[in-house]
Amino acid sequence: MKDKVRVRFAPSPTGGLHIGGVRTILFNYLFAKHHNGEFILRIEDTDQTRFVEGAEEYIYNCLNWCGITADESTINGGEYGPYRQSERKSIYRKYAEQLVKDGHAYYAFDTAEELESKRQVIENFRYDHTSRKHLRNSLTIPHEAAENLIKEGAPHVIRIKMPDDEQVAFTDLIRGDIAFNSSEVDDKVLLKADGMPTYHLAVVVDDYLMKISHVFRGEEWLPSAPVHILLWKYLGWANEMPKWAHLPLILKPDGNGKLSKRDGERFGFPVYPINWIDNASGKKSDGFIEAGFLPEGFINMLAMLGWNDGTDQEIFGMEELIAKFSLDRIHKAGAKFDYEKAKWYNGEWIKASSAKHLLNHVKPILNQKGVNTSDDDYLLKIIDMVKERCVLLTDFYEQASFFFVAPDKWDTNSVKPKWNADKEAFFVTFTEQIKGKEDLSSTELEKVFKDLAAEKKIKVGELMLPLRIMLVGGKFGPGVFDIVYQIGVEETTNRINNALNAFK
RNA sequence: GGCCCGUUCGUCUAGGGGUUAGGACGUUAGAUUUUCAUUCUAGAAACAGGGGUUCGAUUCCCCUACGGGCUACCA
Repeated sequence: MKDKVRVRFAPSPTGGLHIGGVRTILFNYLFAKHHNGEFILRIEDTDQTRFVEGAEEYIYNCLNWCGITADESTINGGEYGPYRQSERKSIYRKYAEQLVKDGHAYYAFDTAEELESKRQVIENFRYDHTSRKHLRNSLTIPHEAAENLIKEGAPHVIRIKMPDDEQVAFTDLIRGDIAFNSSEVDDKVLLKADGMPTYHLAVVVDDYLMKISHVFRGEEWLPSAPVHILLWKYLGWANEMPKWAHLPLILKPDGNGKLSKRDGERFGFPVYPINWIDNASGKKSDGFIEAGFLPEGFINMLAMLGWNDGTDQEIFGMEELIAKFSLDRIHKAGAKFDYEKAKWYNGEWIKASSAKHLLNHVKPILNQKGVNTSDDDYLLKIIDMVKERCVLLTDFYEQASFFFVAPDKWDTNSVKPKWNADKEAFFVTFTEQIKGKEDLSSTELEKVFKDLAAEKKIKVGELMLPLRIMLVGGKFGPGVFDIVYQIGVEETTNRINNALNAFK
């Protein structure tokens, strides 16, 4: 057992970072923090993925938004760096060669095309302990011939030599004891022809060198765990092998497989934390930020997808998650993603947040939609008035914009059927009565309104809705007289007059 | 196909040999709010099936079914 908890996650900068990845990172992070350990980020920039513009920054942005600190210095400043896979090439080569020397790996000269054509012809073809005897590799061709090929620079890969019929057993922190028969696993490529390692080699070498104590990753890695276990053994590091935990997957809402990056479009909800433009297709996917999520709501939702503290509590902040996180409360089964519940978490966080905290999130949304909110004190009051009716931050536009901008469209269908000259006259008189009385409170305004209604013998109920629609445009929003009070008597009068024309 | 992992309301889940199987989302009904939302109250809703073990199984074991993952010079 290592003396200190150290976990790491290796995001690949090509595909963006979708919620499955963020959740894995989150669990790594929570575990590390809970045990006062360290969290390392290693960038999985293989040759074909390294040049995606801005991809690393995107990952940092996502994590920082969530409250997990990550930036360029995380990658460059760590004591076990370099953390970019592309900068560690020679390290991987060295260990791969050592495995060959020790008889646990071999050079294979078959081209990708050759193997592909075999797959076409032979059903379920695998490069394994049986088929390797008939393929072009350093086990089948004479030693010197193989050496010469290497010297001549012939393209080759290094594959692990999986033993025949050996039980490879290990303990998963979430699933318990798991065993595989080595014959069932193929001879995975360790080092590719371009000199880059595959995940299998990289994860073992880096975890050893970076003194990683625990590996948390998605359940999809379970079948290749025996390769990694064997590598730890063959490299002579068995005593320092980290503990393994395979996290349950996040599934599609329709139960049809694991949630993938393209599912956002199909199901109509975000799957990325921040809007992401796919490099290959140029397709833009909205993120949780753009959908109006608070980082707290997002993290809370993600953490509950596969974990709970055993009580009925549903709302957790990051600090509390760190304090209460424990491995034995992670589930074994995958969880279908439920966007409705995700929104509910967010709504709870909006209601629980102070107006001050919400201001920084709400202001840009309003401004972006052309609503001028220069007076922060006023905005703060408005946020407090409407936050309980917002589930997403974007809801603040509909719920708050009429405090700043008069409606130019009215839900006249809700007014016109019962509209008449008496009511019109009522509103004209009402504006005259409140004229210049800017210091009236909302209850006083209400009293003026009701007294006048009584005098004119019109039911108050028949006047409230028209007033609301005049001020707001539709059937929503906080108490009408609170609105009148906030926007002021003069603005109220203007809006009534405008609407009176529209109702004719 | 092979190997591995899994299975409690529609969904996320608690529980765990004896419970009226609990909570949350969603949903339905009602109350409050002279709008909408919030809030509150109530309701419908689950242990995949079959064998064991046991006085007793949703809980432990086995089988089946179903779901998922992997089976690339991707991660």
